[in-house]
Amino acid sequence: MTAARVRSGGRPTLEEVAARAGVGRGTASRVINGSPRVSDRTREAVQAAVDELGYVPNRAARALAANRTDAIALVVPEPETRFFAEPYFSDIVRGVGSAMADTDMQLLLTLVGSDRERARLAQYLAAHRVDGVLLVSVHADDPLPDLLEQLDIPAVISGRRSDHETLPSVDSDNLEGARGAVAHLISRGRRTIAHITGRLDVYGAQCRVEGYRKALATAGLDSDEQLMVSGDFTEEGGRRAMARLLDHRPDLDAVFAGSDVMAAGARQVLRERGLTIPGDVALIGYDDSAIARHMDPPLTSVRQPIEEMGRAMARLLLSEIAARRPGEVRPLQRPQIVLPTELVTRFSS
Amino acid sequence: MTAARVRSGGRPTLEEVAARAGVGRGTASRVINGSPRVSDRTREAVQAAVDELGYVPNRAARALAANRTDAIALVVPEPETRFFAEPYFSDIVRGVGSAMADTDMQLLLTLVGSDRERARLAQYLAAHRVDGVLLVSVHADDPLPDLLEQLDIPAVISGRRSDHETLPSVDSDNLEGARGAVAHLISRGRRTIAHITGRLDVYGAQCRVEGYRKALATAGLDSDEQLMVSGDFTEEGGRRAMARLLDHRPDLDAVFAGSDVMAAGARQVLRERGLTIPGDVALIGYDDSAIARHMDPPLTSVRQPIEEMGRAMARLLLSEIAARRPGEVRPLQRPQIVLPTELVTRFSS
DNA sequence: AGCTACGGTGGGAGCGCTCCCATGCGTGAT
DNA sequence: ATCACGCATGGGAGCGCTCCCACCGTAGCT
Repeated sequence: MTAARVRSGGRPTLEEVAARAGVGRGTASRVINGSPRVSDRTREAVQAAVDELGYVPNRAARALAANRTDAIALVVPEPETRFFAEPYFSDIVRGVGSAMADTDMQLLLTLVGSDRERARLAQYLAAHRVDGVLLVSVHADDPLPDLLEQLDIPAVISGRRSDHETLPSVDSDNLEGARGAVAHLISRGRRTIAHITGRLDVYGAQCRVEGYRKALATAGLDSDEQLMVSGDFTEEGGRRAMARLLDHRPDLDAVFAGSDVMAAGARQVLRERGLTIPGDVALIGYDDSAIARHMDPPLTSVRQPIEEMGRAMARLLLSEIAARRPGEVRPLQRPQIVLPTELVTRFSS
Repeated sequence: MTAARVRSGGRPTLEEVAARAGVGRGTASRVINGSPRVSDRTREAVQAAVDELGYVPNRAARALAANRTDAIALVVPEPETRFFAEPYFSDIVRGVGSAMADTDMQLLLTLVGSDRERARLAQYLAAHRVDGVLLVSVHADDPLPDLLEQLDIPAVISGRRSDHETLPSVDSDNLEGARGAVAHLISRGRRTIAHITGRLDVYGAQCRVEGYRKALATAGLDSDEQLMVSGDFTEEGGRRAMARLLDHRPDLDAVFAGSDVMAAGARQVLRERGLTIPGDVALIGYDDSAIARHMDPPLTSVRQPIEEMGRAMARLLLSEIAARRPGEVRPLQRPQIVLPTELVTRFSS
């Protein structure tokens, strides 16, 4: 039946490519998918036909026949506005995008906000409509990661949820980043260093606390609990925390904030109380966002290699997916990647 | 042959749903696709079977059979770093996402950087692998829009390329936004108002110039060409422009910058020269970005409803796609949408 | 009663691909 | 020269769906 197919006006099919190259459909398919079991002559003939016809495989047909989608989803929890702020979101996307540029995988963007959308996503995943999932900004109690493990869908998470993360993950070295920042303050002669922490149910925030403590301990400095207040990652939280710190420990000479936004809040209070930065109090933030660059004075901050993290996530996921495809023997990458941070020194410290 | 299909361990198929509901495959399909030509009894029976089995249509099969993809692409030109800065990218994505939340359309994110990637995208589009395209941050000389028109692929563009845009578009009212900002300065008693423009090959920047001029004309104020300098949308450009303005017109008492980033550059120069904001010179930016909120003093700025624009783009595209589907008679939306801006007043003005 | 009309329905064909089995041929061992 | 083996190849079957045509039954008409 298929014999007398006329060259339709539409896109060329594999069948047409095969006919033009004078080979069978199966052989053409082999060439296009890079199978080694094809002679060089044949390969060239098919390749020529592909080029002449401008053949592009039909994704849907391929997906249907091979039972895969050649797509991965980047799942973003929407209420998490922090993630949408610079620099996270766009940099992650860029990193992921660059890692996928040479692949013919598609990147699906999935924002999950309401519970209804979460349910939809779960259904989505259960229907195996993507080959893998990139999960960013996950809370410790989010059921999504477990769901993914149950469904046996390859997934990579950004930022570990704890120190015994089960999913493959990419994180930055929060402990070391914080330690370095505080060590820097110490090297500049600061001795009474406070820390405005993020929400401590976030593992990364815990690590930063640890780094802070470690730096103090190394220098043999006081690690008074009154020097540590939570700022909840918000500007208002940073303000409140700073006020409280000054009330309890007016002798402090430096503040390490767990985020630039909190540092901005802290700065306001410092100003209000007539304290100069860095004269009276040195200030360091975390994230190296636009706020840090444009603050007055410009804020020293810890930069995470977000784009690089996105790239690493994508690569990890792709290798994870490839490893599960039949015939592949490519060794799995080490599934827990921790990338180094960098202290960007400006005038606030 | 298909008769004796065993209930496989995998996802249920339409066939299984039909069998369970005691109807034919065609009827089950009709119910799932919301066709009106089904009796209520049957509809309920099928719906019940769907629920019990947890049936989710196989996207690939549907795409293959119906020759559509149920996916749209958000195409982002990568070198355009300005777009990736707050607030554009994330807000557009959120808007688009929210408009698509109730659809079962997928959002594909496509970053095009190098020419190779551009070529790939063109191939992609030629192969009709998406039902429509959302184009953001397009330059006047970008060949992509024309390609899309040629291929007859539904597309919506953000920001008109000129005042006779041919593609459906969503834009904010740059002219009115600028006019309002300058009028605000005038109402505060400013009389010698300069404008640091963006790159004038960007249509939006031209509109802002027009708005600036219009406001001055309305108030019967001087519109000296020396009061207008290009800042190229960069911070350094803003600095240079400000310096030049002060050299030529040291008597100016207000500056309207075409972006917050340029305003930040301008602010630095004003400070360096010992001028106070807003005492000596009032300053207004454009975009209402994080920079504006955290500048010292906080910067009055023109806010564009970016998220709303994203939503509008998605809606426009979806209606465009629906209109081309056979059987649909839904009227097309007006294809040129211009959304109002809002002046966010802070302390710099 | 006999005819048409039409809403509701079942299922064949086919979308374009991958998978896999069967076929044919060349090669080396005997 | 003969046999067995293996590599390159062709093409059938089938992935799960939509489209469409044929069919059935009932209602409304003459």
